[in-house]
Amino acid sequence: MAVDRDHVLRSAAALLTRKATATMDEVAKAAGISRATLHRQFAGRDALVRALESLGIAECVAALDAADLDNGSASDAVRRLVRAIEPAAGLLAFLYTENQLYEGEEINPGWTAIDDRIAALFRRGQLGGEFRIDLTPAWLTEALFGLMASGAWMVQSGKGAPRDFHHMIVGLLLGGALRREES
Amino acid sequence: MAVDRDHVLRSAAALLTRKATATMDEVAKAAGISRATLHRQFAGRDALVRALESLGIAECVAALDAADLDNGSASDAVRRLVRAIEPAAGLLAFLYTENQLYEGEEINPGWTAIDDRIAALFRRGQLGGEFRIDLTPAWLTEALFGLMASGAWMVQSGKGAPRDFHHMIVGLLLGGALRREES
DNA sequence: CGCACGTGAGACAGCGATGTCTCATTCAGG
DNA sequence: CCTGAATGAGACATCGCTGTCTCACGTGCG
Repeated sequence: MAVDRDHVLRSAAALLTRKATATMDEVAKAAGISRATLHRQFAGRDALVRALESLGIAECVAALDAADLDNGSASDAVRRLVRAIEPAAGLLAFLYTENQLYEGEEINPGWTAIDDRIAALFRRGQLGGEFRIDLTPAWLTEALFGLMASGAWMVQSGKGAPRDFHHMIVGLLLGGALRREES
Repeated sequence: MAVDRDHVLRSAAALLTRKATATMDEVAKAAGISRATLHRQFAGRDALVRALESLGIAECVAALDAADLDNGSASDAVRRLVRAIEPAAGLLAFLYTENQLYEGEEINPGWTAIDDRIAALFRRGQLGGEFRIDLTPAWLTEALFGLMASGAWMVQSGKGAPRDFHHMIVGLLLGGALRREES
């Protein structure tokens, strides 16, 4: 009766997103297993967080692949990307604030690869005259993650509806708050 | 030789923003005082975080007052607000992720008051036809905090210049990534 | 000078979380 | 039925942080 490792990771992600300081015991209970079994799967808390990081990276890469960023307008590519990455938003929101990963200056190269792909999308939009050029691709990438984290927290706290998540992120990221005459 | 309480708080904010799990000993060393003195000033870690929260609220309120949100266009009011709140961005970024404050469901009423004032600004911009109405004031408020946190982290990590902070936040929040024909 | 106050340094116990262990139980497969 | 693998439950030692204490030192002040 092998433990469903993926289920454990997702339960941990859901719990840690709400309470980043949850103990191993709480994580185990949330996954419906004992602390002993949790330790058999993940050598320690650090290993668990690393596994969550790997899961988050994998989901990001999968979303990037699925979004097909090189085709069509950059705006549509952003919309597809947010749509594809939405299920992982909670996990990413947790990882986004877990700067402990960032501490040991041994950043997982997966993140930089993801950042590069998203930044390349924004750069493509800029070169095509679609996006403004006074905001750097690096900032737009960072802002995308920040907005997704904000959106995820807003949904989790009940202050926003899950169905509005995509429009909130994309609407603000692409269009901003100012009203447009045309559009 | 009374300890400079404000200096201790700002040192703690700067450290905790980078490393949210810093120990009391690290906080004390960062402030240049001993752990004993730190404990004399703040009864415990919880009291320290609460003091930081009060400081953050106070700085937000001061910024809101200084920004004079009710005068002029809503866009200009947002610009003034971000300008005024910028010095406290690092502290706010820390508090924004310290959802432990949010845990005990005893949210400091100061935050809701601040949220209300900022949301009222966005609502004023919507009623005046300046801001789009398909994004709720609550979301715009949340996004403002999220973008400020992202911007603060970007500056702290060296990936962005402090001089660009204001333009990054305001430019994206108001205008979005899409290029405009006019303007 | 002498006193009082605040500080730094260190010792100390307490606590919670961690990581490892053992043992009984359960379940699948031979 | 028997066996083995995996799990749950709990005991256990350990570690790091916390909170409190004591004591010595230095500085400002009367």
